[in-house]
Amino acid sequence: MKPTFYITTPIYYVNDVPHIGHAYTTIACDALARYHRMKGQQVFFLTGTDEHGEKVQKSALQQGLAPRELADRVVTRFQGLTPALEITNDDFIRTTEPRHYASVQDLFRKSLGNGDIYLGEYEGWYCTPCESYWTDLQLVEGKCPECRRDVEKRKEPSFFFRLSKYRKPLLEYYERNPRFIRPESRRNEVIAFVEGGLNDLSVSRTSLSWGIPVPGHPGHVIYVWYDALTNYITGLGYPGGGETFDAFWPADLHMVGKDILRFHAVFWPAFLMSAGIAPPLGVFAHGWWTVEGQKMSKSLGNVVDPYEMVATYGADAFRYFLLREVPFGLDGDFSKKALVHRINSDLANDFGNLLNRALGMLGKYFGGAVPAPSPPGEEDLSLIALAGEVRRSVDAAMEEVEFHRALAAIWDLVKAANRYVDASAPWALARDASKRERLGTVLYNILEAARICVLLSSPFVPAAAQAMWEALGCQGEVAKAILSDAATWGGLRTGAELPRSAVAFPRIEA
RNA sequence: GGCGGUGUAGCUCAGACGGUUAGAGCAUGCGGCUCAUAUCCGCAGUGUCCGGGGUUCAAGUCCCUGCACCGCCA
Repeated sequence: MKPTFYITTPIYYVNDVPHIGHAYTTIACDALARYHRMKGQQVFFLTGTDEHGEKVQKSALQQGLAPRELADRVVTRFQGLTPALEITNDDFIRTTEPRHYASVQDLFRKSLGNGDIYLGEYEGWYCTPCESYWTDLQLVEGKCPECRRDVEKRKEPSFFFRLSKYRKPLLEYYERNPRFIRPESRRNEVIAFVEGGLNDLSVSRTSLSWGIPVPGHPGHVIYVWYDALTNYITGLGYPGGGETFDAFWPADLHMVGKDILRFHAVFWPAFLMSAGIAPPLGVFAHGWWTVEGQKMSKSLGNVVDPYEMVATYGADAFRYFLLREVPFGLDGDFSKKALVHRINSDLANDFGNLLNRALGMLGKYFGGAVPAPSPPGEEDLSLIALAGEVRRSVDAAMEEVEFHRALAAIWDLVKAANRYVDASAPWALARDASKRERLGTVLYNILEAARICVLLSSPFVPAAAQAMWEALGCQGEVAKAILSDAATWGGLRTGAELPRSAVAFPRIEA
């Protein structure tokens, strides 16, 4: 196992308002980061904001602020996701920070120095009121897609990145690293795109001022993707990063939405190759959410606000739903009905109730003190064996970034434990004094199965898992537990005094 | 228009190398338990496996073709 794990979210455009899409990407990364920590790896998890560009500049102007002042105000709505969603990022990068300027300029200089960045001329359809260039394809009936006014052909000097040169190196990289782009279907799309030939890429503008200056060329500002993508190395301290950079680069996984896969799977590795830096090891493109069957849009007014979801349902439930409802990588539909159903059925009835019914019996029959188990019988052994299998399934699923499968595997154990309760019927054993020892063993096994479920589920439902962990009399933070040790059967402490009830996931009454 | 993918129970989907009565979850119906957040457990289903050809002793599973939907590119 690799000793380190570096995972990133994209940097979010600070001018946007956080919605379910941002929350989804960040939560997915968080679950992976937490899981890898529990595998004992040293994890670096980076998220942040993209704060340059026209839209920020324009909004700032409208509000009579400097762009940086505006960014300082609105960045908090993204930074606030960390506590709200129980996110455990190790750093938060803002592209307006000095460290990022140094990083981007250094990277740029390297490619400028070796001729991969050269001065040329950018030509496009320009909308003066919007101060934006558009391509032929973007125009709507020959007009600006934003304001519908006339556009004019316009040229400006621009630095270009020699992307065309990297067609072959990229294809070879994809070939040698079949797991670089996931899921598989996306990988095929990217390969087809690159095979079709690559055009050099405009990476600077003179018509823009809110951005990082091109070193040595006043008037030129580095354009969007070159600036934005570089955050992934800035976060590790590039260019002076030393130990941190060496330990964590290349990144294990850049998590992205499917709309920005190409920038990460084509542009980014090419920029890095040019500068003599190793490309990342993985890019995963996840799907999009519709809301109540409809496309999410401001005009429809159906944008899902993560803060509101957390306030209404709690971070655990929201996180669980997003990662359980849909095979990761595919699109899904977010609906209140489906969310409430998942909460009540999976979390409250299956999982929460497993612990609660076990605690109830423990309180009633043993005064709340965990009994010592006797050697397991056959029916016990199959539950114990399943716990081991589930742990392996969860690991395989997480390595493949298949959250839904990991959760389904955990629930196999939850359900098996519930069946074990019914099959062994502790309430019947309790009526027969001669079966007291057996009763103790059964209760121990139920609680121990629950403990392993709690442990494995903690990357997904961290707050509830911690509460359940404590209810089981386990010490410390479940998030700090190491699976190789803690997931071994028998970790439940004999003699521990447990509460008579613990409702980790309240039902939601419709 | 080019390339790729998908089409299996009401819904969401599993179904390496073709081989016995096609599966899971949810939803539906019936039954059981009573420790528990009226929770849990069991049983029962239902399917022209998109249409049409073909290969084969044998095809959701391979080949051809048609249709529908989706993705990427142009």
